[in-house]
Amino acid sequence: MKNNLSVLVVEDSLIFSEGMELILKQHTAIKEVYTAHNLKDTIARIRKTAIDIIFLDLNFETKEYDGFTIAKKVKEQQEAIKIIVLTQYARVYVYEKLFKECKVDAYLDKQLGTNELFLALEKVMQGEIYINSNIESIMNIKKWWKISKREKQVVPLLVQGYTQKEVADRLNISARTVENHITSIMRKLEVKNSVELAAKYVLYVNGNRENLEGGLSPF
Amino acid sequence: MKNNLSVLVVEDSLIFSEGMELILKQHTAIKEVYTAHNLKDTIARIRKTAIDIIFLDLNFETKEYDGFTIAKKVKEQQEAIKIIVLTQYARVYVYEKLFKECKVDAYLDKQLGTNELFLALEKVMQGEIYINSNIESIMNIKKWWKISKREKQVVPLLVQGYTQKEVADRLNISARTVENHITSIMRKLEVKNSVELAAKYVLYVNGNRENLEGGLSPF
DNA sequence: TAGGAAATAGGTAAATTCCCCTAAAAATCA
DNA sequence: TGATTTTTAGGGGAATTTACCTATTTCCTA
Repeated sequence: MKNNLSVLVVEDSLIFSEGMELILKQHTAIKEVYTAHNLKDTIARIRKTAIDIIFLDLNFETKEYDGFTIAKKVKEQQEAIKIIVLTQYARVYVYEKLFKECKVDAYLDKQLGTNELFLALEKVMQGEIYINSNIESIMNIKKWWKISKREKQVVPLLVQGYTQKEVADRLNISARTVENHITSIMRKLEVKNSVELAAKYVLYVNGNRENLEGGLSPF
Repeated sequence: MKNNLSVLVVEDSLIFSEGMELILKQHTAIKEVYTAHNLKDTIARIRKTAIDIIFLDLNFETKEYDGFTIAKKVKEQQEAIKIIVLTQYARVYVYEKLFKECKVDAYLDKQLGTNELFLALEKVMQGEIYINSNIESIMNIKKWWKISKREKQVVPLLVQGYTQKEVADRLNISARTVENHITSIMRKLEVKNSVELAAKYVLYVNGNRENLEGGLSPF
């Protein structure tokens, strides 16, 4: 591995970027740590300086762009730059977008230690893809990839508490067709009924944080 | 407001605590910023130094204690110390525990800006309770407070895809009783059916991060 | 200790979901 | 273009959920 890496932290929250900088500087292979707080500064930096790795947040205050936009723009201009995505809210469905569309190299939950941060850095510099998530999560996303376009329209409505008939009315199709879609979805996701489907959907959309926050259980 | 505040950051992640320290030092009313990375250091610090405010994380690597434990211990010993809880995963059900049991003074999601951090600090020093969450979330928690002990046992089973009959078998009660419990829960939570109930439950347990991460929608 | 939930369980009937099929038009893709 | 998948829709029937009821026992709290 190179031992004079130039890294760039792209993150609009000061609290986090200042901390990141201090940590990254402790790694012996890192020569220089730059910071950018928005899209414009990021692009300016990669043009001016030879950057090896970008640590990129997905959340930005502005609605004009987000981490996805930045990742794509960076890879368009300089494909060789490795991108490690850091995100506070590890929602499973973002994986697809990140790896297929944005070509990022690693995905890390911000609730991470210095060790894991450096491990990701080393893996990525060796050309590997790194994800700090459990296998189960990955398996669950793959199930959702099988869900068709129309099926994806049915689920949110069902989960809001609409009956199959009501969903049918909203989509201007037969209740029978909706029933078939739901059956198909349940088979693909390997769930027993609509109730379990609703739970799985919310986990998928909203992220699963089981075993976090001290393993607290609400009931 | 006092203008020579001593604050303590209790947080085991270096990345975050280093950043927090830098930010807090920028506030004119803050005289001194201390850091503690575990329960022992926290208690030692409040005994040695007169602390006004603690910024407390809920997540700790260890399973021996968590933010809740620390908050309780601190308030037991020195009730006057204000506690501002910072958490990465804003799960709604923790509110109850935090405010009723641990007597914390503020609750902030880590995805916050400097402004909000300082606003919370000022509100808390004026003796107010501060929560950076929307009213809807609060209303939704209150609905869950009405759910009885037995009802709380039924919900997780139902959400796992078990039928009312199967839930009844597991709890060794009549299917009819389970049915009554579910009806009661649906009325209390104002949901239309079990499917919507499942969705609400997962949101409640796992936290709602709608409108975060750039308002991305999966479908 | 009296009142009020909570937990228990049932009757009846309607509404809804779920299952196992078939089948054709439309869209997609190789 | 030919093959595959998606979307559409239905028949028939079983299983399940939901809606309104009543009613007893237990438990908790003011």
